[in-house]
Amino acid sequence: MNNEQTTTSQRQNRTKIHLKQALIELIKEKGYHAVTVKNIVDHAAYNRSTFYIHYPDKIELAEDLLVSMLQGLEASVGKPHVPGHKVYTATLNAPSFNIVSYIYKNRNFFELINYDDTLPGLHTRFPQTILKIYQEQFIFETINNIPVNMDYFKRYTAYGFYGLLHNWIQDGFKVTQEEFIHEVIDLTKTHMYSFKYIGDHQ
Amino acid sequence: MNNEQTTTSQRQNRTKIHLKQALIELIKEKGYHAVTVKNIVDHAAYNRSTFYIHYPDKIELAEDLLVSMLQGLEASVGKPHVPGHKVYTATLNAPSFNIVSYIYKNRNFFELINYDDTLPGLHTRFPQTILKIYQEQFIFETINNIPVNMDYFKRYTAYGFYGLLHNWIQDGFKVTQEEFIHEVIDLTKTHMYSFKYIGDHQ
DNA sequence: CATAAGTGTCTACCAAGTAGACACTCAATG
DNA sequence: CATTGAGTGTCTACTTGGTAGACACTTATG
Repeated sequence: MNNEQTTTSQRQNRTKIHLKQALIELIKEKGYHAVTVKNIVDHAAYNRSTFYIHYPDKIELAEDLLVSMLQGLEASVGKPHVPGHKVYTATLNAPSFNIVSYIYKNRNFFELINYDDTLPGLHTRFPQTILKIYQEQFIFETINNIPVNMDYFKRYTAYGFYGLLHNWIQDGFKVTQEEFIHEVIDLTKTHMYSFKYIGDHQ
Repeated sequence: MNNEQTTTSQRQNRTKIHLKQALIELIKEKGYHAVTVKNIVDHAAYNRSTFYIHYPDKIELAEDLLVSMLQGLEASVGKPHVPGHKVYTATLNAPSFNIVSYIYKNRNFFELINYDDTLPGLHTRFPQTILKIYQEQFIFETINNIPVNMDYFKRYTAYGFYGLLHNWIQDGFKVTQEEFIHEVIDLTKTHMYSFKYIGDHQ
């Protein structure tokens, strides 16, 4: 396979990345709706014509930014995986840690959830993506064949995890990735035990 | 004045900025000495040839990064200024706040002081620049014509301020710019009073 | 000693990025 | 209501920044 195409588009991708980066910063600065195409190209130090080579308008840039980050999140998880810890504690091992480290690596983007007039669709599609990852990429195992509505359980677990993520981001990543993942493990262990011994008391 | 030159070099400046940005991130990741030219261009998504168009080697890139940031710091202060608060509390008003906000805006760069194997010259030339700003851009006034060795006093004030800045950066900017500047004001007020009423007890 | 990885230089090529003009919409302003 | 200004989207022709790839060289590693 020749790498002519990949390296040729390296230049294009680079430009797109810089435009996206500029959009992130400008949303934080003045809110999504106030951002103009001119603002974006000025901030990223490109010509206005260049913008239209890559995107028809601001909406498409925003869409590309959102999709690329959420797809990156999905891709970061890796292949289907059987949790090392047995049972319903699927939140905790390598795949979940991949999610955490991806978010931290791209915290500049995910901080956008702290803003009101922010990237359209972010507040709905970010949690949806977490759920999708749980549904498609995680394999849940039951212990002792305890019957459970697996669809509900995945939702429950996914949104629980999302809540913790959201809080972590909102607080400005005050604890490290490692500390955060350990907090999640502790919480889920508690959940596991209460589920195991007392039954689903919710 | 035509802007042909400025806009033509916009492209060049943009590339240089991205290379510098890549260097910052790579120093944090693996230390200055371990960073190669190849690492830099890969990280910034440029061709290796492109690097040599702009810089003869890694050292020159590092030098350009350091100089541009420290010159930017100097330039951020603005023109000579007589402190609004009277006397030896020259640390506190608009010019000092400019320094603080410049550092915060470029915190990505200034965080490099937290690393051991970091940008050559940073640890010595950063405080020197603060001092230079105090010497060249601040006008100190005495109250009631109290005699004082002005050169010593500027050093004392500049390095005191630098110590606070250093701590603020090292702690990961835990307090906001506004909180930080107010802490500095409080500290300097104390200093002013003790100086004024008790004399230089140090 | 050999293999691998990085350096610095050079050449030829081309497409990404640029300047600038156009007609258009939409708000704000007197 | 007419006017001014700012932003949008499109298009054309140009140029230069960035690319590929080869070269000889230096270090480091096993």
